[in-house]
Amino acid sequence: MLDRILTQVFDDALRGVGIGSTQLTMLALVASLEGLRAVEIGQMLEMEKSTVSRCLAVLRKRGWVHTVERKGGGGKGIGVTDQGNKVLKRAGPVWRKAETRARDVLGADTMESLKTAADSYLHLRAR
Amino acid sequence: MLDRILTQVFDDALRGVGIGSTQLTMLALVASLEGLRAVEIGQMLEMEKSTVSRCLAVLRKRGWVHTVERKGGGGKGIGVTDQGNKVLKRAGPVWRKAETRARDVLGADTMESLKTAADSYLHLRAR
DNA sequence: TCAAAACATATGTATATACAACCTTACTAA
DNA sequence: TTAGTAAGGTTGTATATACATATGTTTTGA
Repeated sequence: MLDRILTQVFDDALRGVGIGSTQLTMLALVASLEGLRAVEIGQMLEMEKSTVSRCLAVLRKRGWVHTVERKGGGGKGIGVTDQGNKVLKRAGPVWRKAETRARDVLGADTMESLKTAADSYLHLRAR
Repeated sequence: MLDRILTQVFDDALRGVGIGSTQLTMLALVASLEGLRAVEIGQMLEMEKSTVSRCLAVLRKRGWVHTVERKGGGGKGIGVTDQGNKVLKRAGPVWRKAETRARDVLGADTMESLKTAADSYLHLRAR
């Protein structure tokens, strides 16, 4: 339920940019680590490989990512296109604004707890 | 991401029962408030009405819910069938066990924060 | 009484999600 | 060298989700 509400807030805010929260998450990840393989994206975002496959298909269709050669001759990976970078640039401010809106909708306490949960999990996984 | 992991744990545990976490949530709600209308389910679970419509269609197809007359002559609503009650009974222990498993997977701190978040939100909404 | 408005439910379309099964390609062991 | 396996990716099927739109149903106002 909390996921539905939170997703709603972010997707709502991003509507004008023309990208959804899942897609933006993946696009930002690929931008930060150019040349990732699908399987790696799945590991980092805890997504099933078939889910990654289909989400990437959408990003490809929109022209935001494409296949690139990995540095060091490690075969092929995913890279962000110029179009994709433009979208990322436009989405940044909108995303930050949505965080404020999320705080209004969910309540400050709820948001704090959610952030704590996310941090806890990421620290746990890092160990 | 946390939603994916958590859903995974519960759906995984429920696989033997043959019901998913979303369906179980709805079924339990209907069982606790016999005769609910779809729109009311949507309000309580913060689900879009069309989502409720399709989820109910699945529950009907499985024979777990059906249309009933609302007490007090308030038209029609949703009720749990005998089959549905059997599923609920079987799911109970499995669900509680999955909570333990979730604690193992996500870490105790993460789970605490998530529960706090859920409580905060529900209290906020109750006001 | 009946037409308009309001409310409730369903359907078309698109994405997100996972499981199972399948296809390639790369590695590996006999 | 080749059969076998492992790894990565895609596709079939089903559900969850939401938006827009359509279809029913109920309420209301004149």
